[in-house]
Amino acid sequence: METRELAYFAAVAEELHIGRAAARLGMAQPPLSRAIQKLERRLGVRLLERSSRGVTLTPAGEVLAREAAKVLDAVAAATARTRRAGRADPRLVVALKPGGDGGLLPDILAAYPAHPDAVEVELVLCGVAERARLVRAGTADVAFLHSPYEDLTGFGSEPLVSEGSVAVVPAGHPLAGRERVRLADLDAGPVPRWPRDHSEITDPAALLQLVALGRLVVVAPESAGELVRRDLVCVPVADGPPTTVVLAWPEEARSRALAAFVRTAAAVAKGHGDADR
Amino acid sequence: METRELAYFAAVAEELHIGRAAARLGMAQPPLSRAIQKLERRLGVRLLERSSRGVTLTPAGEVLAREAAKVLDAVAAATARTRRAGRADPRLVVALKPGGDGGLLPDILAAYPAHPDAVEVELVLCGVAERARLVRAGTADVAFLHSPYEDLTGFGSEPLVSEGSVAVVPAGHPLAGRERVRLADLDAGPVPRWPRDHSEITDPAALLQLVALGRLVVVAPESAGELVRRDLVCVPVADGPPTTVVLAWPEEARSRALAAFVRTAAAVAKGHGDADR
DNA sequence: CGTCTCCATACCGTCAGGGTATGGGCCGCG
DNA sequence: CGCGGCCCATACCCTGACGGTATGGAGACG
Repeated sequence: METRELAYFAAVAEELHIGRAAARLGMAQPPLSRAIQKLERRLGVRLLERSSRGVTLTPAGEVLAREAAKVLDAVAAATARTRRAGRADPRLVVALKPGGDGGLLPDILAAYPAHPDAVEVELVLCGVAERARLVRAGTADVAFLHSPYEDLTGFGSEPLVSEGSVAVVPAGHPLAGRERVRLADLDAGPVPRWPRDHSEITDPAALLQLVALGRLVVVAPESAGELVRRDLVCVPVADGPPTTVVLAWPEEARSRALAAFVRTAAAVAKGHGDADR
Repeated sequence: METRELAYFAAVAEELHIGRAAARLGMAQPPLSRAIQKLERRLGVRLLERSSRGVTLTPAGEVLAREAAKVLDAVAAATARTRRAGRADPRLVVALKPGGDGGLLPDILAAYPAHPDAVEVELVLCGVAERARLVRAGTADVAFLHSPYEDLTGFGSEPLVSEGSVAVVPAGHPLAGRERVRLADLDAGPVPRWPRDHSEITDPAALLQLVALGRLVVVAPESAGELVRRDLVCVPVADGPPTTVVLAWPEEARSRALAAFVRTAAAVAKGHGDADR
């Protein structure tokens, strides 16, 4: 099975329409039809149920769609990792979202170069959903993720720091002066609470704008509270979900530079934890 | 990058000799040379260091060799899983080595069909190293593995039962009559102890033959002791490593039939544990 | 019942990939 | 020091796989 065929099938499985899939692949419809038929013949399995309204996946087709996605991911990762390994200067690419490092990154970056296996560190700031994807795709070596909000399957990981939650409210909000609040206090008001409600919004600026307008209350990890606008106030949430900042890398990674980074980060986190006590 | 090219590169990376790799691939040397060059051009990276004695891998080549193996595994798994999903009768393929089920399998097989998501179960009896490979390759859906002896990375897993170790010795052995022994007792004798020594031997019959000849002492999980020949004796090892029989499946598996099997197995294991108390 | 939509088939051209022949560098040996 | 052998690269040719265009046929819908 060639990757080209798998990419074809993946497109068809997404579009459920051979013509549209062909257009997306930049090719004509007949060769795509034939390519899928050929796949079916070679596998000895029907993958598509054809009708005059489009196509649907058979159970085997569903399986192949999932497997094909994995293969294509692996191929993309192979390309990216090989390219990066071929660059003259070895680098460690670290993906994080702004404020997503639990405040540890400055100390980590300061301590890391002292390690004998250390290499240049490149930081990639990206959105929430991007980070895990970059690591899976081989574009980044390691990412700061938030457990349990993000899926760690397929990653090796090292928990760094745990922290509580704060509620972000406008400065004039009735709860703004409180020492701490409970989730029930937030829900007593008329305003929806993110991420329970409207979790489809992921842009921080947009979220905070809604908070400033009094249309939303946001519950977020403490460290994210450092980044909010001056017209907003953070109040600790007593029963808020605890969040752990974890370092995550591809499970099979064997790079010494990466291992050194993880160990440095763990040591720095331990130091911070001790200092907090 | 096509899978064909990755297979080519994988062969070259293993042989470190383009001519031999070509022979193994059933093709002539020049097209293989060109295929690798093309890969290098497309990736913009040198993969091989050529000399008149053969080739060696550059660092980028090492990376690609690992990544290519992963891709090829994923492709093989995709083929196997799709083919199996296309078969008329859905089946759950369970891989285990003889005696590797901790004695739970009969009860699991008895209880499983009652579950609404249950399907036919096919058992594949195989060697020690085979089991994990079969699951990774998509030939089996789930395997009984022994933790911590086997690598569970990339697998979802459910621990079933833990058990102690026994030493397997000939009937006439000085320790054969003891109630229990310690590892130090075994090492006091002149005979090497498996798996610490000679762990390259994996065939059970061969191992037991060596035990019978007084050339080896084997430390194994209790349940494996059921299977030894009548001329051998099992003595509990007080400080032997505890072994856990775990059920392992591909992390991303989503089949209902598999989930039902795992849940049934966990329930049966819990029942056994209670009964033991 | 006509028409539209969508997939399959027929037929054709092109180029990628594989084969054979041969060249060129490096090493080892006489 | 020169010769031969080993191994990879280049040159050249050919086949067939893959993609394109044209068209057929089956089901859905008005």
